[in-house]
Amino acid sequence: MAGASKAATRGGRRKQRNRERLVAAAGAVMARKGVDAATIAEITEEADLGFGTFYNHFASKEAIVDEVLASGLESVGGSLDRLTEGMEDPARILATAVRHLLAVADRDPVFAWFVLRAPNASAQLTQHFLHRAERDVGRGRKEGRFVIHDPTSLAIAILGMILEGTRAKLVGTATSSIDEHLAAYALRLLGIDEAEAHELARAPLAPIG
Amino acid sequence: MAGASKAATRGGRRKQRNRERLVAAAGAVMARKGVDAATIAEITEEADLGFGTFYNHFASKEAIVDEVLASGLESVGGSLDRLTEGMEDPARILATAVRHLLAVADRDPVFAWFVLRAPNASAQLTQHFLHRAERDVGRGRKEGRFVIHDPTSLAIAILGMILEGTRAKLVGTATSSIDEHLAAYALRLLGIDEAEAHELARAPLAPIG
DNA sequence: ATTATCTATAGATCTATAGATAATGC
DNA sequence: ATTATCTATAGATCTATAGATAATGC
Repeated sequence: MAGASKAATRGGRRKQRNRERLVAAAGAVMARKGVDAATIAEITEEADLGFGTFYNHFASKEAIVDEVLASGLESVGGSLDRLTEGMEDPARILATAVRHLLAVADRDPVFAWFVLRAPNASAQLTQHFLHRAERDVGRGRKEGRFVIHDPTSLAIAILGMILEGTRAKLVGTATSSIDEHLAAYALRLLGIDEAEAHELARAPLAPIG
Repeated sequence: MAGASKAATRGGRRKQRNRERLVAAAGAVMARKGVDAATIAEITEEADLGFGTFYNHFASKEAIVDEVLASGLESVGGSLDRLTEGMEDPARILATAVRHLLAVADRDPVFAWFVLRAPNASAQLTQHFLHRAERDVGRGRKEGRFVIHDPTSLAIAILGMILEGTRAKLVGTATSSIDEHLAAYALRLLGIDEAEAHELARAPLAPIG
C-alpha cells in the first residue's frame, strides 16, 4: 500500500508519502481528542512534518477529515468485498458483514474511534454501505430467505447495533462474544429463525486476506 | 417547572432563572453546532445575558454540558416513569420505553440533537436508564416472558437502535412508523414472537401527562 | 530551475478575570 | 450593605500565509 505510489518522480512520491502521513496523523489525533479539538499543529507534529506543509496538501481541517473517512471506508469496504466474494447465501453475507464491521474495533481501533467522533460519519457510513446492503438484502428477499416489513427501519436498527457495539467494545463494556450476538440479532430481524441465526453467526470467519 | 424555584429571596430566584436560561441556551447552541464549537459568548447571547454572568454559574463549558445532559435526562426519565407507572407486563413497559425515547426526537429535537452531539452522552444515557432496564428485563425473565442469552449485548443493541433511530428521524431519513418498528424489533430480540411484538408495539400510547 | 517543506508571524478568535454598575435585602 | 450582572480586556490559543531554506529535476 505504501509502495503503490503513482507519482513518476521521486519528489512526487515523497509528497504522496507525506500526504499519507498527514492523513494517518489526522486520524490518530482526531481519534484521541475528537475532530474539533484536534489542531493543525498537533497533526503536523504527529506526522513529524513542518506546520506549513499541511497547507500544501489540504485547504482546511474539514478537507482532511473527508479524506481520513474516505480512505478508511475504502479499506474496510475492500476487505469486506474480498471476504464475501464467493458467498451465495445472503444470510451468510449479512452475518459476515456485521461481524467484519464490528471487528474493525479490534483491528483498527484508531479508525473506529475516529468514525465515532467524526460528526456525520454515520451519514457517510450509511451512504458507503447502502448499495451493498440493498443488493444483498434485496436478493435475500427475492429468494424468500428474508422476511422484512420496513427495510429502512431495519437498516437503521442494524447500523445502530454496529455503531453502539463498536463504542461498547472500544470503552470495554462489551461481552467478548458481542460480534456473534449482534450478527445473530441482525439475522433474526431479517426473518431467520433463532436456531439458524445462532449457528450462522458463529460459523468460522475467513482471515482478512 | 419554572415556578418551582426553591430560593427564598427574589434575587435568589432571579439567579435561578438565569441559570436555567443559560442551561437552555447552552443546549440549543450545542445542538446546532456541536459541543466543542459552541462558545461561551454565543451561549450568553442566546440567553440574553452578559458574558461574565456565565462564570457566576459555571466554571467551564464542561460543567454546563453536564447540567444540560443531567436536566434533560431527568425530564425524560420522569415522564417515562409516569407513563409506565401502572403497567404490569414487562414487554409492554419495554415497548413503551423504546417508543417514548424515540419520541424525544419529535417532542424535543433540540435535546435530541444535543445528546447525539455531546461526547459520551451515550455512556451517561446508559448509566441513567440501566437500573430501570435491568429491573424490567429481570422481571420479564423471571416470569418467563423474555428469553435472553446475553443481556449486555442486547442492551447495547437496543440502545444503538434508539440512538440511530433518533438520528435518522432528526435528519429526515426515517419512515413515519419507525418508533413502532424499532419497538417491535426490541421485543423480538427479547424473545417475544413476531405477531405479538407487532401488536404490542402498536398499542395506543398514553399522552405524556 | 522547479517544487516542496519549513520557520516565523499577523490577525482572528476565545477564555477567564477584574472592576464598574445595577438591583435587592434589611 | 450585599449580591448578581455587565463591560472591558489581558493572555492564550489557533489558523492561514509569506518568505526563506532545502531537496529534486534536467
